[in-house]
Amino acid sequence: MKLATWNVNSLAVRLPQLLDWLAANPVDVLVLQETKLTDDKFPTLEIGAAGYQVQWFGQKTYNGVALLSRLPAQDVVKNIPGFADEQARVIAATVGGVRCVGAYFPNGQAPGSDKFAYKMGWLDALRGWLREELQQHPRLVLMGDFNIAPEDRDVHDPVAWAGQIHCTEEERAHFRGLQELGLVDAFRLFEQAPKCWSWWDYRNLAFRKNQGLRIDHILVSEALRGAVASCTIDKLPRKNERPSDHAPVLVDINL
DNA sequence: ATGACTCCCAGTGGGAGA
Repeated sequence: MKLATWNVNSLAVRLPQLLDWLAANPVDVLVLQETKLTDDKFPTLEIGAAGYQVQWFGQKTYNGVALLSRLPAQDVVKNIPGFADEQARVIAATVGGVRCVGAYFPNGQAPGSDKFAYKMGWLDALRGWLREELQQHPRLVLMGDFNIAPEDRDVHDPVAWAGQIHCTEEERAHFRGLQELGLVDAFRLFEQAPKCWSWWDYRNLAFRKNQGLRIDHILVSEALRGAVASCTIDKLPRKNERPSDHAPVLVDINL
């Protein structure tokens, strides 16, 4: 079973690239973030024609998530149950016996800001919900744009980024909290080249200079850990004209 | 360097992203 996550930064703009990518990478499940579409504008026909069923949960202008799957998606959940949230950030479903959770974690803007406090509260709620979800669904994959660089090796310039948003100790403690639930960073199950990022700033020729962060992740539950065959970041779409600032992350699980 | 780019909604500018 192949699964992937991609922050597309506007599905309206990126739909042609998404369809091209799916044709080249016919994954079983793909979760999207930052669709930036109200639900009435979601391109169900085009995605259906590509051979995917789709669940979607959006809002105007910001955020918005979707889950594409070859097989039917069951027991769909939108956002974190019990956590009142105006922002469309989570979509979860069971596909082929695997609980798939796609999430667009809050950015947080800056430590100490209201948005940072929202990020911390959201992370608390996510962890509480996933603890229960893992008891119900031992085979679970959490994937998305975490907006957290877990370690200094996930940052192109750890000195410049020290204490900055995505790299604070509070955010990294939350990432470890997810790991303490038994979720494993699939990318780090394998030897990886140094300086692998999933996001590069649009400014400053950051992609050309490979100045980025690894903030998009796929975490698998303990029950799946031994079955993970590979986990990679696909930089190719970042070379497109009008690319998303994020690259897709893929995992292959032997099921 | 409080920037740089891209997206959105707006409407010839500004917020948000990361």
